[in-house]
Amino acid sequence: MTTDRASRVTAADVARVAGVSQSTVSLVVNDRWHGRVGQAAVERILDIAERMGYRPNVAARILRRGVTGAIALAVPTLTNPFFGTVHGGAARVGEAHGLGLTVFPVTSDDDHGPFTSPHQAIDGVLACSLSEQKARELSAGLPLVLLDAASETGVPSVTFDLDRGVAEAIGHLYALGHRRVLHVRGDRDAWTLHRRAAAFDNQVARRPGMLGTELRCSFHPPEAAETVRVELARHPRPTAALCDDDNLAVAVYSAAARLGLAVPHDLSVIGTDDLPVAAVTTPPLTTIGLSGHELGRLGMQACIDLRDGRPTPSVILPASLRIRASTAPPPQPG
Amino acid sequence: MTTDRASRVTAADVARVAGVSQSTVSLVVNDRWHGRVGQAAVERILDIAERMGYRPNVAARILRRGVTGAIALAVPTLTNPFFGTVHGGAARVGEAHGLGLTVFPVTSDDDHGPFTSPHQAIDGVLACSLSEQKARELSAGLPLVLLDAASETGVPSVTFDLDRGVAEAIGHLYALGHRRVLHVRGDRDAWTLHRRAAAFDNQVARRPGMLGTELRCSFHPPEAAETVRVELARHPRPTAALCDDDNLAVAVYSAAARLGLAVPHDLSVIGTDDLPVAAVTTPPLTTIGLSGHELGRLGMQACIDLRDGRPTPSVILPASLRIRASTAPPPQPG
DNA sequence: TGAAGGGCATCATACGTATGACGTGACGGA
DNA sequence: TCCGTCACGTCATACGTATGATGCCCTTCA
Repeated sequence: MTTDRASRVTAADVARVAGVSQSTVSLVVNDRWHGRVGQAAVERILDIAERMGYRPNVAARILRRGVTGAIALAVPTLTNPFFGTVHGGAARVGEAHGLGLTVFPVTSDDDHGPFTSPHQAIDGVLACSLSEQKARELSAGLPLVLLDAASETGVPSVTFDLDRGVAEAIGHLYALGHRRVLHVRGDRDAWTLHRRAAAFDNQVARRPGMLGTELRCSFHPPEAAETVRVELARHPRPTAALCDDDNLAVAVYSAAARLGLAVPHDLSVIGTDDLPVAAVTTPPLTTIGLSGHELGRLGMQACIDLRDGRPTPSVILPASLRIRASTAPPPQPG
Repeated sequence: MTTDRASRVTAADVARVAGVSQSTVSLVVNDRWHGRVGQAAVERILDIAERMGYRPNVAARILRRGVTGAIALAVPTLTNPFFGTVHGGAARVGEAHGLGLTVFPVTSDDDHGPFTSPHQAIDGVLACSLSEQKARELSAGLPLVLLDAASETGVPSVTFDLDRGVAEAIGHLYALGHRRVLHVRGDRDAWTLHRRAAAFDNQVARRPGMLGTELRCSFHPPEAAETVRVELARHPRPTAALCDDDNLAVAVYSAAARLGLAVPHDLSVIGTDDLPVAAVTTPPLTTIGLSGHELGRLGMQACIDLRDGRPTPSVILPASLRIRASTAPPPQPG
């Protein structure tokens, strides 16, 4: 009686039982009946629909309406909480506009054929931390907004002021006296990571006596920890590390601990993102704060503007250093 | 020419250009033309479709086919990497069966009206760590599988052997000499958390001289850290803590550090999940390992079986203690 | 009495695809 | 010559919904 197939009871079924036409049912359930259908009928139809467990067929509705009422959020992975916060921000805005938000993890270098992109019907795409090419592929002509990635072809985007964030981080380390710094770089091909690397090089280069090393690391914490451990065992070792995300910073803590190095006494560590966990590491992590929530919020806003044909300027969000306890002057060279 | 509206070029458009009927285009792009359409035509149509940027309209396809080719994974939040691993496992299996997987975070106590559940068209639901009621609501009669939650009404489920996991954890602590243990309980209403609490009580009760305390904590690390800090400041304080997830364990580390307590010397800590981060905390975290990947894998498998009318027995996955370095004998009472 | 209007509901159609049921020529064998 | 077969396609229709264009009946008012 209930669990037959999908949305098996149709508007026509309800209509039959209620003794009205399918049109009338449609009007009623969509609340467009005012002045067209009588009170009594409305109540009867709603009652019967409820009782029969009527659910409008989504596909049919979309087909007819021409819009899906959903936006896709494409992200590189779901194992990083940062993207969860992005989702949160975007979802809230979407909701206020009657738009759903479906998450779509782009697992890796997928070889989707020409006809298999988002298998879900969507009205637009928010592509977070993905290459522009990938994003265009996914969106296939739909309204597209890049998050934490800039476009070379005029696609609207929301980005962070990474140059500023990195500048503050490096400046902070320099002021503390650090000269040999490690950039623990996430191993993925994304605009945001390239940008950070460039900013790191730039900031290090402009400071006399400073020396930077780039170390590519998997985002998988245990692997990263091992990679970093090997690097930290070299001499002379860096006295500070700037990490592309807070999880990597935790991995650096671990690598340091295994070498008997104390944070921040022997090694200063700076993360990126300011995930909730950053506040409860031991010691609490100094990190470049990026608001995923704001990223999602403004991204969704831009996507809606884009859809509605409004001008959609790109936005740059602040990225600034939150100083906690994982940074200190370097150990005495003696 | 391209970015007009959604999937604006239809099969009929392609047909017109190719000088064939819409049916033929449909046959060709779905690879069902063998013996019905000539080589030459096939190649021409594919070429033209590609050139025109034809994308089948998903809604229409679903409407016609009666199935969507997608399963929904409903989770409590996206800010916990565990659910990312569940997604990974489920997605892989789905892919092998031509099924997509869309993630659907159930933000909280949402007040969706009667007609607004998954706004996306789906064929089935995997409900992870949600209440059975919520799950039924979401699935609305579609094939449903509960993950990390057991059913009271015969819904197929995949669960962990939490009793066993908790038993090992408490047994481990008891053997080390701990008598006062804290259960840092996640503050959400889910079967899995109730089950852990019950198992904790049970295991503590059966061990002479052991005393258990339950402490409800937000899953938000900073809040949890504060809650735990207050608790640890009391006398006599517990000598060990069992946490409902690894992030909470990290929060406990932090709380301990703020009180000048060393892990594991002054306080032993056990987590749950065995997230990648557990291996790189300082000290590495002893934790009850739960494979989100397996959970997703078997869940998707069960969902497919259910859909195809095959028998779908519930499964119980192992949950066993991974001993690392966050547990040790309690400090001497002197 | 008749015209106008309001209240209530239906009709018909289109959205784009997939597919079982039909042609339609050409060719070959009897 | 006629029928069967094969190769290549098209026709028509249904999926379930949303909505502009109509229709019908009853009341009101000139």
